[in-house]
Amino acid sequence: MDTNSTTQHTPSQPTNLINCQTCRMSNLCLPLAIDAQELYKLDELIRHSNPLQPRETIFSSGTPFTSIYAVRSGSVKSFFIDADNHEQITGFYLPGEIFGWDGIAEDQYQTTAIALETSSVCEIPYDKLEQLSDTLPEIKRHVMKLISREINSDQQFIALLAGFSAQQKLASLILSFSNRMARQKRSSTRLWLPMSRIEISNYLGLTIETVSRVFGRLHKNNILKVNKREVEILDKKGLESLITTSGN
Amino acid sequence: MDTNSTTQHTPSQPTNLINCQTCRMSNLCLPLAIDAQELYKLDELIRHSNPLQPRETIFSSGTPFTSIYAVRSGSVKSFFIDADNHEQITGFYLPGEIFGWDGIAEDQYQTTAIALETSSVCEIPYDKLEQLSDTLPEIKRHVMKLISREINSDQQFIALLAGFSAQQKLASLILSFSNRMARQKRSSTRLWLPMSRIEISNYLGLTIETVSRVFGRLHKNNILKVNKREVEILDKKGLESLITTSGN
DNA sequence: AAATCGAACTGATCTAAATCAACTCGGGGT
DNA sequence: ACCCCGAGTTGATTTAGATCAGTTCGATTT
Repeated sequence: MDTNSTTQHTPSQPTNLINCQTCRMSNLCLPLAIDAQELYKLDELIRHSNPLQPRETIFSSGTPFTSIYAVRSGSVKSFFIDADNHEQITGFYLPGEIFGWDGIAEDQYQTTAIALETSSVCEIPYDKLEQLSDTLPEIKRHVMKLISREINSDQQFIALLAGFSAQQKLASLILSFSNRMARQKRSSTRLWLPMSRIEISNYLGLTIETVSRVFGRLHKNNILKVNKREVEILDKKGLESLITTSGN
Repeated sequence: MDTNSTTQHTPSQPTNLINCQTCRMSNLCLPLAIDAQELYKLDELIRHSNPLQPRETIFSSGTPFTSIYAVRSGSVKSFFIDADNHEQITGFYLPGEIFGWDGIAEDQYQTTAIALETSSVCEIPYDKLEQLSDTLPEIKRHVMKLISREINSDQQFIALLAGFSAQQKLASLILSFSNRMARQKRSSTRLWLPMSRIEISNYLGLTIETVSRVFGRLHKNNILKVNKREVEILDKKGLESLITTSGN
């Protein structure tokens, strides 16, 4: 499109200023597995999109599967719409996290993914990724680990939904966000939740009123400082203890 | 071990009478993707175990990941034990179904898997499967689809746990079993549940009393005929309608 | 055949969370 | 500056499912 910095490996797409080499998230994301001199191969196949508007759709349930996606900035939710038109959120994704694996099985996405806020995502065409993984076994292994990790986190979440109280569910969500913020080298105590109370309650299998009341209680008990979507963790130990002990 | 049928491809392990070529489940399982003349390659790497006793462990949480497993006969449950020693079942597996993917991410199993009844499983060493998938792209693609399918069913289950009533959960479980029996070409209306009420209630995030009462109600309404672990579906349409409509 | 034991069922009561109903707060838009 | 509107909170009441407390049934032991 224009004169760009000198690359000896001419990219096959319009060059842009964004690439894996400089991405702050590359230590969490797919590039993790690859040494620097091969990273350009991955970089060439990834499409770094323009910023997405809040609520903008990344892919829709039922459409042909083409790519997996990594969150570059912002946040994403994925959800089903079931028979009686009820939405069920199945995951929230933060920078460095990868989503879209659900499309592989049936060659079409089973969920819809939308940006929760102004966000950018990297699109990784799956056929290209498959080809690349033929020549780079490290990539292949890393892809398998990422997908297995998705299974693990889904199963952890199943355990949460099946066995935990409202308070335990909410405490787990906050701690999960906190840990994931830490991985991004962002504050793990002062959080800004990208999703509404409706979305939190839907995800956790609760109502907005219950979510609001539990937040209220945690605030009153000086575990959290809660103001709408701003959450500050005041007592991390206390928060953690709520989850393990059948805690009052 | 003994003189066996003539194979031109001498297997590298003690031959046994069980193999993928003759397995009734091969149309559901890994062999699905492979044409007959290459099936022996897969067959060579699979270890067809001796029958497992009820409650026998297949792998334990925390032990090194070596293999994925396919159920050949019987049934298997997988579960976490969380911090406060509470068991949470994450899946039941029937013949033709594959489990153990959770081990890939951390190179050790995150769940424990045990046989629910006298069962046999096929052990598929993962490193061998990786090698084989290098030469047989069909295998590689099929493995990806199987693992993606596990994600899909976990996410469907998340939706079930988060949004559905006790009756809807139980109806879904019964229909899921029914459908999976049908895939095995077994009766989809007369079911024998391999798990106890405790295990059902744990899986669905309910209590045994609730499970028992809902079974009782479905029996009274002539939807099911329930006698302990024997369940007969009398009104499949009715059962299905309980799930979609916010049904009475 | 009596005693034991575990799985499942059923009844009575309780409670965590849902539901129903206001109310507050903080932007936009005109 | 006023009105709206959507997000979030808070209170009162209801309810689905949990908890507590037996009872039944069938298989196993003695």
